[in-house]
Amino acid sequence: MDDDTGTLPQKGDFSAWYNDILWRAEIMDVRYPVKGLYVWYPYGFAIRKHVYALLRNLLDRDHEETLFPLLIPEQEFMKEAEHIKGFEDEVYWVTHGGTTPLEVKLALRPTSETAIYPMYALWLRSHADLPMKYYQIVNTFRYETKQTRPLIRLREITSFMESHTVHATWDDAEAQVEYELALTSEFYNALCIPIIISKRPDWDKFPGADYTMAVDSIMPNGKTLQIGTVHHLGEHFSKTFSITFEDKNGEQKFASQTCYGISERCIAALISMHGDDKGLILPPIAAPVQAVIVPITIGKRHADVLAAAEKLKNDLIAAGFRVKIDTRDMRPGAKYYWWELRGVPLRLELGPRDLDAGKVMAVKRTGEKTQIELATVTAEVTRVLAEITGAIRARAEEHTNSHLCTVASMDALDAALNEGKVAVVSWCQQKGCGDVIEEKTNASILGTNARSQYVSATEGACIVCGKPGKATLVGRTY
RNA sequence: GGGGUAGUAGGGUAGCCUGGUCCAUCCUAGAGCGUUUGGGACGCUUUGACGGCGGUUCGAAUCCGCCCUACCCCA
Repeated sequence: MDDDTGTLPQKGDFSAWYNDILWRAEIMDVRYPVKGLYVWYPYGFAIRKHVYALLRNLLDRDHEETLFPLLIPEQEFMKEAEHIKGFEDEVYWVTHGGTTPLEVKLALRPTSETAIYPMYALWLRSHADLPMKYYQIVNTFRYETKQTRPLIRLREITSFMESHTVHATWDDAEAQVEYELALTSEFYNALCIPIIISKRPDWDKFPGADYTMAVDSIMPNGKTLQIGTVHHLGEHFSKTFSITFEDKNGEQKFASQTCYGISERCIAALISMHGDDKGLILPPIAAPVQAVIVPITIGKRHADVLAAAEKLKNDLIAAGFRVKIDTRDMRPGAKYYWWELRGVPLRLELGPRDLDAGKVMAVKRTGEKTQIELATVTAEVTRVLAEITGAIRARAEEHTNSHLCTVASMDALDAALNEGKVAVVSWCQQKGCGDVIEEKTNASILGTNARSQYVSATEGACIVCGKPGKATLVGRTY
């Protein structure tokens, strides 16, 4: 019997689970016949819509949304040498218009600095124009050579939020980096996804940045997934693209810039962090359907039960919830499994017995059944959804906590990594020692200056050379 | 970057070496009819495929070539 509960692989086999749930829960169809390009199913796209609505709301507090072209002329794209080096192997080029070769090749943006900054140079005149804080949510193209993976490593990133800000001074830009990290923390906290922020080592920073702050989450198998980055660009790009302004003294000055990105990896993290053996578990804030009503229609009570279910739906929708009623000709049990697979946080079962008692059975996706009064149902649903969010967050935090540890030797580091953990070590920040750590453990240095409630930073002797070092995160990455 | 292995209906498989079905097969798959419905219902009827392009051949899922895609392992 229990071997017949469905064919979704166990969450413990994370890779298989992930590949399967994408199509079973109708998030992505991976059968599109081009490598690294995938199709959003309507249900997956609805999840995306709610997640990105949340992101937009946060950004719109003090950014403005814009939209720049997909195509970038070769000469603009080639202006910033360091930047080019970072991307040249990954760029798709448009070389023809119809059958006519183009005189100027056009790059499909792998990221939009070189599309946006020439325009910023035109827009920025005076210190009074600063700061400028704009973002866009677009698709970008990267010719990935490593194995592609839906939502994680794509040749077309379909949902790239990139924010590009301009400031009068380096310090102002630094403050913006901090602000955007706070914004990111708020975003992921709302999605119940625990994060660790750290400063990437120099060899791993964004091409053309002064420094890169990265946001990582720990996946079920212990690998880390980078789900956000904030870069301090200093004056690299403003010098290249002549982004200057006249200050109060009438002098021309180069601006300082930041850029900041979040992609659909946030949805990969959402799915992976919360799901279980039965399927997705969506926090109510991201769920296309927050509560599903399953009418139990038996015998001659069809009409009564359906009418009551309809009223319940309308009451809840009027109260602002996203609710569906499932009247399909299926047995109730089959519907339960169907909605559980899709991660709907709350199921409301309404049958003759409940109706007579003036109650409805509320079943949490996180596993708990309670009866609630129909008379006060909107208040009760509000409370129960909040409890579900709390349970999801607690579980994710427990997972993250239990996958972090502090170690003081290479052997202990190796052991921790092989257990599927992310480790905190002391490192002197010299490239040589960094290489030793990465090569001996077959893992990556995520970064220093860890900021997370899950990491109590320490200083100590470098795990390789013994010189004074800083707390550094080491993990296996996606 | 370097190796493997594979692609057959919505999903899962057999067949391929040794070319020749008018009937491949299983399913939580599609369509239809009926009986059902408080944790994955059942009966009957029925639809549907050999990743793509080219080649060899009287004849190709099967042999050959190129391409595309997927998964796994190792830098």
